[in-house]
Amino acid sequence: MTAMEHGSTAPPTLHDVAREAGVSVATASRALNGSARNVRSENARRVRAAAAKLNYEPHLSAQAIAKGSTRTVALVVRDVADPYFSSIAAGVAQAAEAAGLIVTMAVADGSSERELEIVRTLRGQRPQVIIVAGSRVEGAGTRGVLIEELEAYRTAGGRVVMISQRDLPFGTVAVDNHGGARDLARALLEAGYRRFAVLHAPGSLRTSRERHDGFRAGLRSWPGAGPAGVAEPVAIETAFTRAGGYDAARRLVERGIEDVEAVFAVNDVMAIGAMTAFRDAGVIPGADIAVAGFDDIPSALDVVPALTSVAVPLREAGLSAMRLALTDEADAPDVRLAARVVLRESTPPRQAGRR
Amino acid sequence: MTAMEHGSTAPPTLHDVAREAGVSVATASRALNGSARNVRSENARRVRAAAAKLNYEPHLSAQAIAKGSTRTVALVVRDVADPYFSSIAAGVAQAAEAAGLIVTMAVADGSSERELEIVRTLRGQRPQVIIVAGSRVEGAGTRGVLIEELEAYRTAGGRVVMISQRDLPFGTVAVDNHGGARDLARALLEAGYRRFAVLHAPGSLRTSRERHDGFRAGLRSWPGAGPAGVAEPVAIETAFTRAGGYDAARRLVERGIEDVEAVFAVNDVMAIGAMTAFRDAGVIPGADIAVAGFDDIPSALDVVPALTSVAVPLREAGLSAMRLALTDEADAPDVRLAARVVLRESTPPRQAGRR
DNA sequence: TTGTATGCGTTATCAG
DNA sequence: CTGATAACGCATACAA
Repeated sequence: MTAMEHGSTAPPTLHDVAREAGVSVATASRALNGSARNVRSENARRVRAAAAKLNYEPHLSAQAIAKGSTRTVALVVRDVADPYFSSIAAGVAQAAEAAGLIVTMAVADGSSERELEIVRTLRGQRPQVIIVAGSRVEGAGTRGVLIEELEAYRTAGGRVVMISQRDLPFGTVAVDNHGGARDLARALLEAGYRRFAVLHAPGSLRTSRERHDGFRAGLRSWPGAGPAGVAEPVAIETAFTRAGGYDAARRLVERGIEDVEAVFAVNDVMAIGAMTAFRDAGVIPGADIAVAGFDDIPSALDVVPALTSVAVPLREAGLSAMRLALTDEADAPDVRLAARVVLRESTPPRQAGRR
Repeated sequence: MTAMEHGSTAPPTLHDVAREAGVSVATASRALNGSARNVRSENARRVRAAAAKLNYEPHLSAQAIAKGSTRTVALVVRDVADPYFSSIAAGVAQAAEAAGLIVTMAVADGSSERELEIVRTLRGQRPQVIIVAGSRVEGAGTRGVLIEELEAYRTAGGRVVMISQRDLPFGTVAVDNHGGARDLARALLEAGYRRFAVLHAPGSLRTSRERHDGFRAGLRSWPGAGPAGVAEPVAIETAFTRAGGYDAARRLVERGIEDVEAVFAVNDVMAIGAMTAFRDAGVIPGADIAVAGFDDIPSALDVVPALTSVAVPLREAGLSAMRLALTDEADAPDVRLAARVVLRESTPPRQAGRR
């Protein structure tokens, strides 16, 4: 409301507020952040009024340096543009704001060197928490250094939480890929399917491996499992991408699909690619062959037929990570989030006896 | 409870490094951040060695307070989980990292009160830049206060950039909705379409209005426009959502679609909803009727037939925003990003003469 | 080239 | 309850 009389470009400091209110900086500080209740209400009122009049905002860096601790949480993700990570980021942001924390975000871009560099400079921020989502810890070289770096941060009083990365010596929240795939297998069995193919990625990709294993475990757990009942699914290895799914489905068709009633692709984009490949080959998804994926990305609803999938609680993962970070170090068990099967038109119930 | 001593070591300070290297803090500071070249190479080497040995990282808050400026850019978005904003965030992050800046992110969640609150506390961070993406400035009440707040920040030396918000007194980068829709209209005309319907949102939504207007402008610019050639498109108002698109298409079918060859929905999710509605009504998209959208979301590729759309350079918007923020205040013209038409199977070329 | 001293904005300590 | 004043970790005039 009050226009600046002089083009003063420096933001007001606590000193200015104190002077305006006619008290000392100490009193002003106390009145503002209420570290101690012991300030006369009249003075408190005047300080608050002065702060409002000057449009004062405390200098967070100064507070950090004086208090010896910040109110920030650092989040490093592989790629924010990826819905997978942006959902996680949304969860983290939500929980952080609820806790009155500021979140700083860095994008590792799939490079472990970059990731290491980020964690290093992050330590300079002295955040209360570092959350790493989607770390690529393949290169053993950077892996060791990253762990060291993170551990140094932790011994300095910081909390670190990993998301979807269970084999690191830090608190972890992960999605139950195995259980989700197992449940999917059972749901398909209950829908009447008996003969399956699995489109999976190379075994070095843990996510794919877990889902593949879980699916097979689900099949084996079926009462009628064995030579006479549910057979081991046909396994086709391919890339973890839409193109990979397309190619694998094409190969499956070439091989012959007489003995396959349903196809499980270890993620949705692969499943969607596979559906297109089937259609291109004259095999109608949902009618001639059932298709299921994993992740339950938004597109799963947009394809025809709508894709059966396993919903992964990504936002929840972000929330849990923050929750984990804010609980006492000791009693903070790792979190495993359940994935939920979502049946849609791509896997219609199969009439018993139909062949 | 008393804090337990977990071998919790305080992070090393510049003091520690200096002592380890046997020099003064001043020399250590100079050697590390090279503010002045005047440090004996032998000492510089020893300081760097000491820093490495202690795993020292400068305290960013302390640097900020000493230098009087931070190296951070604050980004406030409506919703990170939304691909629209996460793409923008990715662009901002990329450009920020290239410039050696740290990005802090806050989610406004569609609430202008929350947005205002965020901007307020953001000022406490003393960031070099504040970027606001997807601001909802409808409530005139908070709108004025927000502008004041932002202007206070700017007179304090900060830079503010708005994304997709052209009517605020700050630097802005926006997508050329009008031009994109106009180009789309021309492309459809060139493909042989002459009779159109537009599925749009209420006029209070500027994005919808701009696209609608642009589309009509494109039709009018056609040589054969007029009663004998291209007629004004049928306009159907609905919600800016998938459900809105579905409903509008249903209404269109009820009304009769004999006089409509192509439908333009002002965004992709509406278009996708419309495609489903058409199919449900026995009208095959891409064959019986053409459909086009706007935004070119990833799902546009996943639907059948693939959806013709207008690609919006979201990541580029983020990059441009940072670029704009880092250029001199004076010569920083607003940026308008071109949107690119992408023709796909949902609008196949139409044989001349076919009716 | 190096060290000393001072300041940045805030909180915390410790006398009044 | 309040006000000096000493930290906090770092950068930088100024002096040596």
